[in-house]
Amino acid sequence: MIRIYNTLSHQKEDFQPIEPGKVRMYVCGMTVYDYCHLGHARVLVAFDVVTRYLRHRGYDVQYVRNITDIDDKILRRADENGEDYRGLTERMIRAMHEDEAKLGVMSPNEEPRATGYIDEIVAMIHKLISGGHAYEAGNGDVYFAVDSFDDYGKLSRKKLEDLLAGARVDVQEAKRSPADFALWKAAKAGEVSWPSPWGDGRPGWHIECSAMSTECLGDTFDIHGGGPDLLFPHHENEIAQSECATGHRFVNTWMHVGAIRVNKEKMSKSLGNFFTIREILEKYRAEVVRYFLVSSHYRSQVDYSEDNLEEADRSLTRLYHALRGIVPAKESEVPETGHDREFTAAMDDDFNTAGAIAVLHAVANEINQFRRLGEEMPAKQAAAVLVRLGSVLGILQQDPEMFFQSDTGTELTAEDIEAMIQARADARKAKNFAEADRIRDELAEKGIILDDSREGTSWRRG
RNA sequence: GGCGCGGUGGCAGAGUGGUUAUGCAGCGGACUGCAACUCCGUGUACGCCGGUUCGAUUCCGACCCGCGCCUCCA
Repeated sequence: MIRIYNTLSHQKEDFQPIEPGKVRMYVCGMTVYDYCHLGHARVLVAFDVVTRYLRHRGYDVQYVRNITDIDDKILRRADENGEDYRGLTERMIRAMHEDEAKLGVMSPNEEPRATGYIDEIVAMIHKLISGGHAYEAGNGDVYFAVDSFDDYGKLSRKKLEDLLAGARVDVQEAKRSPADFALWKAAKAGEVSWPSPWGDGRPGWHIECSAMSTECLGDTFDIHGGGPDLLFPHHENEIAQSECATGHRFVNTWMHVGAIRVNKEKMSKSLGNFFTIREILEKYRAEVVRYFLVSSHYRSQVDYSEDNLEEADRSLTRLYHALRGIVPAKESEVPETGHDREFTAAMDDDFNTAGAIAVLHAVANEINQFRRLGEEMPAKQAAAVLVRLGSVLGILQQDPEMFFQSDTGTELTAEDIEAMIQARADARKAKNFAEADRIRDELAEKGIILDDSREGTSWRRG
């Protein structure tokens, strides 16, 4: 039985999908006005792992992750760039797909865009108005009336009176209550807009997710996820809109990932201390970044630092060492092992990837022991288990030689290195160890490490 | 101020009412010409103070400290 921590109930719950064997999941994706940063990477990777694991456990997962391709920030950025907003969003969507592919994130089943669902959005707003949950403000805007929904605040545990007392709530003349939020924004002169019964305009931020998730997955679905800062107001508002519009419970399980921190501060756009995925991938390999993200629990806060990334690199390197020079047995011929069961136990417990990785290291240790004893078949079988479990986390899927020998950052070609290894082997044969060590040191200086074994010498990036 | 989360060995990071997390780093040994890789061994970790209990890092309460949301942000 899989247990998932539900933000709504603040506890782990047994996961029971609405339809047996099928999981409907919606995750709030990107607002595409800039490149993805590490926080996006965490959401992307976390829910990729959730999807992979649920499928591994036999569920048919319908994974929908939206793209917000119209909003204030997009229009402002496009304006700054002097480009059409669609040029900007198309470019950023392409970049996002490149980034996620590098991180080993599988594509969601559907990737709805806000601009593709204007009719559904307008229809939902219309429903809310006729139900008395929303109103035209007279300036062309339409707002959701927060006090029309008794359960408002149930996700974020906020009381309406506290929100109203807070000075930080945007006070706008047109709103009946400061906590009300826009469903439809009237277009300013020259802005891109869509026609609606309330005049030309564009959707508010929250309504698009209500409309798209309902359209793609139905009134009620199993899992809704997103970043930690979406909990309020975004997800709270989605609940209000959807439950008022459909009259049904919106989502059963709410999942939120933990924040990424940099130097003990939350990484955020407003603080300007964020790293884009592209920047990070210039310094670290994508699989190392993924391993770093997966090696702590998705709900915990993680600190981005060079030390932590380098440690992740060494730890992942250990796993690949276990797979190096070995041809794993055919997966189908390797029955479920105790390690599979330990892995499942960890992952069943709210996707405990840290515990799952500990199992991977136990398997690696087992492989190394078998190899040491020359027990080839057991080693190959264990290697198959390691690759099999790694695939659920989206790691250990590349050829170990690729992991060790790609992107070395040296000017040396593989042929150069092989030639030097041969020269060193000759020197060793002649017992000229000074020369042999000189060659090894020279390679080490250029970032190439040699590993000797009975079968010969192999090399890897430092 | 309101709401919520967390404090685990040198570092990262799981977990548990009594028994090994795991990784990185360190130390000792094996392997090696020497290294690297690997294997074996090695650390009286659980913020502080009370309480419950035969026994608490794990449950309860207070306290201290850190963090997040309450505003665009994943």
